[in-house]
Amino acid sequence: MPELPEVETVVRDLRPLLVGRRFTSAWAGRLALRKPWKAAWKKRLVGRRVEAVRRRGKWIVLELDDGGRLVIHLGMTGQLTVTSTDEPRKAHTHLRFDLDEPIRQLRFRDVRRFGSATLFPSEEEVEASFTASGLGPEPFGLDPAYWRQRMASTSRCVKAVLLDQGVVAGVGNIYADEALFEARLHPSLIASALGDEAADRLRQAVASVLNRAIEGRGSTIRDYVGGSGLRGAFQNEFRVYGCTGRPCNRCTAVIERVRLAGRSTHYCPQCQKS
DNA sequence: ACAGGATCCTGGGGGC
DNA sequence: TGCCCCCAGGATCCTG
Repeated sequence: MPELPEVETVVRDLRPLLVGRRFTSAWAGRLALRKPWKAAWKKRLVGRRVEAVRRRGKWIVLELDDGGRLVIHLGMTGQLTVTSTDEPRKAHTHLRFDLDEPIRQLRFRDVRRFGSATLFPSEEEVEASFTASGLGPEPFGLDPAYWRQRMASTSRCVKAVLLDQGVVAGVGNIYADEALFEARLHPSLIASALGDEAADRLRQAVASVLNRAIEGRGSTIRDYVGGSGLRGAFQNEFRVYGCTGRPCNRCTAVIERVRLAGRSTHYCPQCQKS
């Protein structure tokens, strides 16, 4: 689902709706998400006030006034929204938190249940968890030397490297393909074979594509909605993702699709030389 | 150590 | 209409 631009959009939408609000009740459904919801978390959440909402990679972090952190991942089909309390409950809603004035509800809905919501007792524990999982740096303002070094030191194809959250946090299948198109690099190129110039181009393309996608409020293929339920618009700007069989709008060659790193990969055979 | 594949889920769409 | 197969914005565990 949601990659960095979608998660960033959710965070920006939720911030004004959540910061300063207090949880007055918490409800969790029975079906397990990727990480099970612990019953004890309800008690610790009720009465807490949200002090900040932020993003790290594809993770959403709600900072609570007791130092606790509610950390949410949207998986493939997750939706985190603030709605009015009397809004009809949609199927596959797994978490609901009532908010104080104005009276509203924070809801987490996830059809495929690849998402997760975890309550950490402190900021330190969140950081330790991110570190333990090897979460890499944010894609904006990346150190060029770091990036070149990561490219030079792996035998994987560039597509696989872009999807590795340990190399750079937040890129997923859509924006990996779009960034490779922008950098005019074939997705199956071996990363260590990139020269410095190509590596720099890719680093800049990643940031550029992600920033433009944020401006478009992310991409809605099917399930994704922002924090207030609105769809994204960047799917209309795709140059290669989901464009298989259509002419490249740069050179008119037909966009192709292959499977790489276990994921569908779209590219222009003319613009992106192997 | 590292790279690639399988796995967790549900639902939509295409072909027959 | 129904069935079967493939596909999907991701992360993690297992294998070779």
